Amino acid sequence: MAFEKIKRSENYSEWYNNLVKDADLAEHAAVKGCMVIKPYGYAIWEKMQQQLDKMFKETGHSNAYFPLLIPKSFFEKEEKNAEGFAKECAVVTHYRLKVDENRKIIVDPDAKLEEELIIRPTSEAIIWNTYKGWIQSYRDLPILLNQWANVMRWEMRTRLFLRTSEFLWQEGHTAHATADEALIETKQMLEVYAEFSETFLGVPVIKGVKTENERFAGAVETYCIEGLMQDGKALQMGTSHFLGQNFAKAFDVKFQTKEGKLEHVWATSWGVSTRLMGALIMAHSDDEGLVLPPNLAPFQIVIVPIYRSDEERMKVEAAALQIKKNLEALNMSVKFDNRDTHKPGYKFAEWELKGVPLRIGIGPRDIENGTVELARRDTKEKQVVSIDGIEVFVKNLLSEIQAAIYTKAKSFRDANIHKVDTWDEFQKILEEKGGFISAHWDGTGDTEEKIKQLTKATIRCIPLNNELEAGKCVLTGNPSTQRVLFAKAY
RNA sequence: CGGGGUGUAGCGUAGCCCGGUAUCGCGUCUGCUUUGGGAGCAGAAGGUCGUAGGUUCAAAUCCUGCCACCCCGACCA
Repeated sequence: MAFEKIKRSENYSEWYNNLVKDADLAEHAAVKGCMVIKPYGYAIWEKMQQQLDKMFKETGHSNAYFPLLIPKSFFEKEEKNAEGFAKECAVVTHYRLKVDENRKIIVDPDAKLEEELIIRPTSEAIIWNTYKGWIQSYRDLPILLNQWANVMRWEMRTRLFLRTSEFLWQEGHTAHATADEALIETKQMLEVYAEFSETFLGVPVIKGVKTENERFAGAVETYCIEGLMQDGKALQMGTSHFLGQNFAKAFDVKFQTKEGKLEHVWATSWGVSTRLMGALIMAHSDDEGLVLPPNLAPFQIVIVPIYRSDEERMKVEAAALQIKKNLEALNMSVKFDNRDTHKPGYKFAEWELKGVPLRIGIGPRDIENGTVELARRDTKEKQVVSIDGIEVFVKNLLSEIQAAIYTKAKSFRDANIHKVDTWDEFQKILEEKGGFISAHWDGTGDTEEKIKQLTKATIRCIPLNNELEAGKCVLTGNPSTQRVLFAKAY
């Protein structure tokens, strides 16, 4: 049979790749490292977008759009930023093609651009060049913008959703009069991301700051949320950067204060991407397929009718449609799968693969008893419930599922944070169990780098509100004031 | 970019060593029977073997170049 599947425990990567394909989320495109997001996958992404967008607006932001192409000279202005991205930029050098003697399409050598254009790997450069023209006085501040866009980073090795050459994201770029205000914005957006991840994706995250080595190129401080996937690897799910005055200085963006002084503007930027799709998939799914939290599922409920004769079919459909209507009246999204080309068993399996949180099966037996069969995707539990009052019952059950998915992921995450005090133990836990390792670190980039060389583990973050605790660096034995989180990461 | 591997129908594959225009499964299409956990039977369509060239009477098979993909490394907010 075609549905022999790779088990999660056998080969996590292959399981993930097959799942993305089988659940109809995305596939590799004909373009190097790029992906096609298919309708079902995109529907989930749209749900994420809607919710995030709402949260951005609630915190005072507006959407805008800036160009895809960035003149090379803009890009060079913030040195660290340019350096950090230089190795993975696609460059536009010509603006025309032509047909040559052999009737082949070639790049017209006469159409060479005087200045090359960079396809944005991130938009700080073009946006700060624009902000320069918008900001003169303290009255022009703050600027609180977000853009939904695609960016391109020419990655050597790609994986669907987790790292593709082109990806979709949102990037917020704000400008402020004071450092304090910018820092508050940075932290606020980190909170927005954390809340989104936990409440909607059902993925618990650890909030923290990056070490200097892992910091965004051009940032003064990078805040992040880190999630843990089911194979014990960490995933950076979102970042919020305090950019200080780096970009304002690079692009010469100054404003006049109330007191009449000229000062550089303070900046933040923050983003999450289609990588969140990867997080969603890896955090909850099982051997049967995707497990979607109700808050993000394109369909929260699927109704599968069961019948033999046409007569039965008509009765069942009428009852099913009535249930659908009642559920929709309470703002639940329902798919009625009345395809006559597949049998119920096939549909059960298919919707499980696609992660629909709740399935309602209804057949002649139910019509007679005034019941339906309810099947939960997350626990696989089935129960027979009365049609009478089913809307409220299902509505509550969906909330319960949302909570259960989060709780399960959180238990897993918490069980996989290991406190470690010796180097032997560090290597052993990393090798055998994975997960986060909470250990002392002497605070130097050298040690961090050495640990990375030796084990492939990196410092994911220094957790916010970290308890201070005197200790010794797990590698060097040098004094340390707090534990940091290490993990192998995607 | 270095090391290894792969490329045959929509998907997964056999054949390659030892040249003779291609195997099987899934899927697709038609018909009948089925429908409460991925249906059964019968029949049919679909490829010219990544690409360019070479050797040969004859190339999926041998040789060379190129391309793509996968794994390992490097790289990766």
